[in-house]
Amino acid sequence: MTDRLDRAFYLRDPVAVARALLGQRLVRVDGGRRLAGVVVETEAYLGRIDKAAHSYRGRTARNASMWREGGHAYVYFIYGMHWCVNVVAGREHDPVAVLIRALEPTEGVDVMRARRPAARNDHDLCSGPGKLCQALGIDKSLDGEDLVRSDRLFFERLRKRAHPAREITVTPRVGVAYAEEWAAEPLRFHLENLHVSRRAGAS
DNA sequence: ACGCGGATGGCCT
DNA sequence: GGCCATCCGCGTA
Repeated sequence: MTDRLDRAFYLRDPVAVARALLGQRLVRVDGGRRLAGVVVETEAYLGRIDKAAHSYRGRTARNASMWREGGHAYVYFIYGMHWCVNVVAGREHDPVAVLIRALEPTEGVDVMRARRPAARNDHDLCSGPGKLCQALGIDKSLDGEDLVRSDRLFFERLRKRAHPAREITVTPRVGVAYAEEWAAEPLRFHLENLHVSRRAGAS
């Protein structure tokens, strides 16, 4: 019997949450079906001090979910065609979050394949933040969702404690070259797993 | 195995 | 008007 990650899990700093989410299961219930995968790659965004964070320049209609209490979803639209999903961390009014960058698919893989015709193999189904949202059917309708209470999107606990540090590879975040001194900060975390995003394989 | 550019649209200045 | 926390396919080797 699997239990869901509870509120206390999320009420921590985003680096701790980003590390602890590795190895946990993300579940999307869509059309009565469970679509799920194990988190293998995350990035932490540190809020008002972090030039790479969407919340750096303050609150807008788009990023308002980042100010909610830890355990809510922040879903945004980017490059005119892709959705990306974040897990809000920390306390209410502290706009810090964790971007989910890759999953190892475990349930509903047939549905994911149908939704991701461009994927040449199962390693490409959820190996990027836009890809996993396409595979799981995550879009604006899930922005602001409470992951502790929702029956559409939530995390199930597979591990009681975070992976030991030696099992987690740490690198700079992807796609934030504009963020000056924050671009090189080691805030991307991944397991050595075939399903991590492509730019991950470089190291 | 790279690298590059096009797709495509909402949001902020 | 310009910028994006991206993805994909095509080009060269």
